[in-house]
Amino acid sequence: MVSESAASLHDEVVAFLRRYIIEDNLAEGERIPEKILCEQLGVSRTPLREALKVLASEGLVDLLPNRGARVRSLRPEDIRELFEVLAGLEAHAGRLACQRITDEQIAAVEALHLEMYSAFISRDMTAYFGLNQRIHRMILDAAGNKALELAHQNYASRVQRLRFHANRTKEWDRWSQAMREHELILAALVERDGHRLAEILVEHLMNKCAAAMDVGRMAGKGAGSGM
Amino acid sequence: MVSESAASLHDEVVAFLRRYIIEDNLAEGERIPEKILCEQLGVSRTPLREALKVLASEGLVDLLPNRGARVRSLRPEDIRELFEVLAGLEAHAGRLACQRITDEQIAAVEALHLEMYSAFISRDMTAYFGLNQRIHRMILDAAGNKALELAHQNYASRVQRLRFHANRTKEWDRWSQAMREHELILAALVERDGHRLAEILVEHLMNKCAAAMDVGRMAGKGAGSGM
DNA sequence: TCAACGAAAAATGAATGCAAAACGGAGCCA
DNA sequence: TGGCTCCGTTTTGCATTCATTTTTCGTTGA
Repeated sequence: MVSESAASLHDEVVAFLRRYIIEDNLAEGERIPEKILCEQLGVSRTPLREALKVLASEGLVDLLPNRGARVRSLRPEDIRELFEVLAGLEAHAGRLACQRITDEQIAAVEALHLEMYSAFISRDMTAYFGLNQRIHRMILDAAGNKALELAHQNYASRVQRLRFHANRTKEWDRWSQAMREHELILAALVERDGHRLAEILVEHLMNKCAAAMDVGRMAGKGAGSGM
Repeated sequence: MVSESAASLHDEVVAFLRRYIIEDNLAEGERIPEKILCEQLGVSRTPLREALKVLASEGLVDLLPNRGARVRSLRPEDIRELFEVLAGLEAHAGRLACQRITDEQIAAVEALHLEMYSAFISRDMTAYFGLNQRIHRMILDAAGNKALELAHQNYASRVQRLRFHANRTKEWDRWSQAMREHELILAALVERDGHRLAEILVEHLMNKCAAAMDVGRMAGKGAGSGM
């Protein structure tokens, strides 16, 4: 095991495997023999199997009876469904955020937005990507609902693998479109227009979805940016 | 073990325990010794422990390190958060349903709605309750998104215990209000007005939430209906 | 040649065993 | 009486073991 926190072995294995899968280190659909993973992680089969059950219930892996675990493969249909769930969660987060966000928080989002804009201008994709995530997380945070945050994280992690899969090739069109959408997001937030924000967030996410589906189709050939 | 399907022991235990907890057969916050449950279910500790980990990841139980499992206790704050998540999911389901629902499905909902109305008129709470659930499930179904349906089920099950807890005392005011809300729901659905439907569903659910919070406060003394 | 069969090997599902941590209560002291 | 410590018991976390199923692969026979 790599990490050595105070958490139980089980939790460490879950955290490690979740990250490992999200970061696309395991081939989708390929069988994952327990023995191999046990040796790699240095734990016995018991905590590993517990972890796999949990990940299966999270939807990250499939657990076929007597035939082991494999990374759940996402058909385009599944990807659409996951993004729709995410859109629903994020839209509601936006609505709640507009009711609850403080002026300070709005100022913080604005600051991040400007920073992201310069990253966009200077074509710094990595910085852009990170700032983008921070903005969305900040909206979630402003919604003041830990359960909602957790649910969002959960579903986000299930599609995140697709973005890792894509080698972050920059599709200029999609990127500038995403930037425009972010302008609208900020505007709605500043006006505390919950319905409008929800609407934009859904559209923003479903556009991401389209990009991710491209990735799914091209199977790692490097199309789609997932911004 | 009660059930004897072809599923693995693990899955049976998960299903049984989930239902057992949702139906409020275990005191909230009370320690659940593994040994007792094992004997009751007739399984060894391994599948039981796997099941508990899964239920913990679903948020139904708390798993304190070295101190066993207990049914997660919901503070009013938690209840609000869960209902908000549900509201977000159901609102988006409503939006999608308006885009995708067929005329036949609308007719089916209308039929159920009328049936529910007569249950309401004749004060048949049990019938009303069942029809109410069927209508909401039908909207979820019309959204055409299995993942969304699953997420909804998941979060619904986490608060369902509260309704079981309430002895279904009929609060006439809340009941007639819920019936009025259902009129609006149907109207929005017929007009396929997604935004309006989403709005009503959120309000409908947050009213349910208020009722559930009453239940939480009165701790089973029988207030709140959870309609 | 190749499809079908079958036994050996390997993987999974579940039970048991063992060490460490938490619980509980008797005894002790203020 | 009330609170503390200490020690035996119970419970939990994890490793190991056993039973069953699946997979592999060599063999056979058409």
